[in-house]
Amino acid sequence: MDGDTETRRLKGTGARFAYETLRDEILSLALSPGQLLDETTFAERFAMSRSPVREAFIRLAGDGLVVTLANRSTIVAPIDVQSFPKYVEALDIAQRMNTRLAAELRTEEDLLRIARAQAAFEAAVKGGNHLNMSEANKQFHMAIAVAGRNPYLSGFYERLLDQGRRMLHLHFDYLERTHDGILLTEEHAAMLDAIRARDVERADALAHSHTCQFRDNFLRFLQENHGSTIALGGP
Amino acid sequence: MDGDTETRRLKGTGARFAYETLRDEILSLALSPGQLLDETTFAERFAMSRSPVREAFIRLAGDGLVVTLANRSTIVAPIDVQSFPKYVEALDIAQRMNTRLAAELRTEEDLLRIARAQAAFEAAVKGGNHLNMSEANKQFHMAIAVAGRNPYLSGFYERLLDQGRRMLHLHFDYLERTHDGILLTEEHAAMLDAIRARDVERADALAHSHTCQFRDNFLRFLQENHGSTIALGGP
DNA sequence: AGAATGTTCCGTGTCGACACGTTGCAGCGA
DNA sequence: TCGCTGCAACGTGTCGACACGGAACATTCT
Repeated sequence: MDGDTETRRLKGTGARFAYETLRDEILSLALSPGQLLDETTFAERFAMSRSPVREAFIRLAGDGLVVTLANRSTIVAPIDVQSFPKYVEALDIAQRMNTRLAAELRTEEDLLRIARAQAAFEAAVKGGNHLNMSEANKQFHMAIAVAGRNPYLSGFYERLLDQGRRMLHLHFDYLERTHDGILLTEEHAAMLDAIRARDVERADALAHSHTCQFRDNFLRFLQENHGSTIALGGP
Repeated sequence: MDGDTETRRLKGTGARFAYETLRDEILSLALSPGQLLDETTFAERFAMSRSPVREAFIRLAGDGLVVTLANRSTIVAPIDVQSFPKYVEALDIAQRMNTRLAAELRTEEDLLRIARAQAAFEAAVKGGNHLNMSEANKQFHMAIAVAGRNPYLSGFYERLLDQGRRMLHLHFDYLERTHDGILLTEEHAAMLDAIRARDVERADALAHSHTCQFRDNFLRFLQENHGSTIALGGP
């Protein structure tokens, strides 16, 4: 407890706070793709100086979540529908590779962690909060990636999963109207089974079909919403 | 030519200059792994304030080239020999995937660009400057990756290639004593041939053996220098 | 002598201020 | 009316300064 209305932030937490907050808001589409972000505004909003906000922007740019226009301003990275096939192509590779490795190298402890992440995901689905759901989904897949024991591949995978969270949020409503989330949890359970059984080929196939599932859902969503122009931040 | 002893930098170039300079020095091992980098020192060296230096550090941390110890200082990222197999595993996948895609999707213009990059690499080898050589080698592989038309995969590949440049520099002398660089250029030429012929499987195989070549050379180098403890920045 | 404690120094994290570049608008000329 | 030029406002890039936190050192106690 302290005198200020707002909790006084300890040294070194300002930039982290700005980074994580902005990151969450970008991934959940609270900040829409293409939106202008100016340092001064967010500095005021976070009640801090421009320095930590600026640091957050730089790190987000490194993550590919914002784009910095030199000497002008930075914008939330647009979601380029054109390059969606390329994204899926990369995600498929990353997902399959990490899941294969997990099936091969997983320990009992890994299985426990993955199962816990799966349970957390199911709980998040029941909870209905979209940000929690996409976060839990990412954590499930990252638990698998960690079991794959390759930090380079899991880092790449994590980057793609984060990008994917924005697309997930874009059609969460659609998903809930059509399927009811059960599908995802079932596929997750099947993947965990294959990893537990050390069945590399089955894990690979499941990872692949999981990607296809995501792709098809997203494309169906896009087709249905054809005409109703969604703001994706394109030029 | 201008009045000042040092060229006056235009606005917005300070951070870029610091970033690129530091990056080059890290990749060429002029800054050794584990070395302490303090903002003040480099600010003085570059004749600028701490802000642009700080920005460069943040971006380098995003690239995985430096590690920031909270509230203390940042160090050049150590080269972890332990994780070398994992690195090679990831590099192999990235290299094969990008080269496969290039063989499938390359245009005539891509072939020209790759050939030019190959010529530049040969010139750099003749020149003998290590930094130029590793840079040209990376550019050759990136020219292939660009032909693969997947920015996500080529971005991942680029990151790995940059990491690899440090290891290349570590055993450049060894390479020049044993082989004489000809090997690399021959393998590059073979890869270009396979890509030109749209022979996906041959391109894949060449990419794989190219990775193995690198791995074996580096491991042989490590064995020979066993005992003479090389500073890798480990704890 | 060894360990715990207080102190000093150093570097980062953050701040407010200034200057340059960019952009949009207004005024001028054709 | 349309295009060019000058002006003003806005936001970033950079700067110098201050405060907090950690680390090494000196000091004191057992």
